[in-house]
Amino acid sequence: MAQERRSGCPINLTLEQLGDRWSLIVIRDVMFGNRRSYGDLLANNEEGIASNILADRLKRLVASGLMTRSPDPSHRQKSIYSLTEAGIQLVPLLAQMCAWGLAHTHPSPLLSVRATLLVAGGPDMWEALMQELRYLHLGAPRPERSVFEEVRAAYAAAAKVS
Amino acid sequence: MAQERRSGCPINLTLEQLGDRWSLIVIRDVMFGNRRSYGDLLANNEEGIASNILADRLKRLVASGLMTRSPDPSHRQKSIYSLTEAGIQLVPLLAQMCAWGLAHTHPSPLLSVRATLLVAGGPDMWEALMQELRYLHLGAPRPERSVFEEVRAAYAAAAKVS
DNA sequence: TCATCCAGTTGCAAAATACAAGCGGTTCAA
DNA sequence: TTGAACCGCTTGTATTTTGCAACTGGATGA
Repeated sequence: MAQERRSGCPINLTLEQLGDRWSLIVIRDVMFGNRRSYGDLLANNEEGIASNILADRLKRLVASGLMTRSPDPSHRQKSIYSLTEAGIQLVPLLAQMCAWGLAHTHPSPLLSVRATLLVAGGPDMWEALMQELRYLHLGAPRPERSVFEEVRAAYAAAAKVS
Repeated sequence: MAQERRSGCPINLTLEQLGDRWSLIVIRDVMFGNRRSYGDLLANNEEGIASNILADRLKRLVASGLMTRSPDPSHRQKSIYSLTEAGIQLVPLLAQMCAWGLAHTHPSPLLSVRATLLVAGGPDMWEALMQELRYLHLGAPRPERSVFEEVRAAYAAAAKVS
């Protein structure tokens, strides 16, 4: 159970928790897509994640303290997955992944809209997004600025044009 | 050969290239440890990477344009691996991984010294490091500031104390 | 000439991933 | 009250990736 760690390097330890093909995809969907239940994550995932992989990743992310699971009052079988503060603090990392992906891969134009906005917004926007996530996931007071709304508007405008 | 992509999302595309347990470890060693040959990478890797995994990752990183391989004039069997501009631009991503790892894992104190300095230095220091990497890997003119030297000095000081 | 170095490759076992089907409890409408 | 649909998974199986150890064939140096 107490998994051996390969080394004490912070990059390595981050990789040991998040260095696979799916963990950050799940976090991305919870974070940017506000998908909060298993079924929502499974049905609306862009990359077609398999149900057993999703179940495994959710378990691992909860176990390692990046997410929490709480019962959904509207449906006894459902759970609501929320980001913890540690999960929310992945925003800058994901933003850098957006930046690198935009510059060095060939992302689809429509899916690039939100990423471009997030990268252009820089650390100020990332901090505002983190505040908003603390509101949505941790019950913090609602911030004035809504990055979600800014991004939604930009996406809608781009989708209309294309 | 033309591998199917799961989606056009820039985060996903980044993950498809770098989302495994070893690719970024190899890049870290080339980037921060200035390990430039197969043998150097294999013998001095902190995490004990296996020889076949290293060979595979070097091939993939070269194939995907993050590194180049050139012959070593001093030894006909050896090659020198260098970062490309795309590889160098992973500096901010790795810096964010350092930041998250420092805050949310339990890295070893000694290995945290360099990471802490890099995180504290912020984007200015990352840019200086990138300039230095362009000098070391791409033949750009030598910059005045040497982040390598700053980091080396901090590490030596910490190692002496501990 | 011969031991050593060097950059990998090969064979095999174990683990992770992918895909499809199934399962028991819950909800809801008739 | 009953049955269909929904829900969050689990199970079984095939494929792929990883990890480990041993090995190889050429290059180098004494």
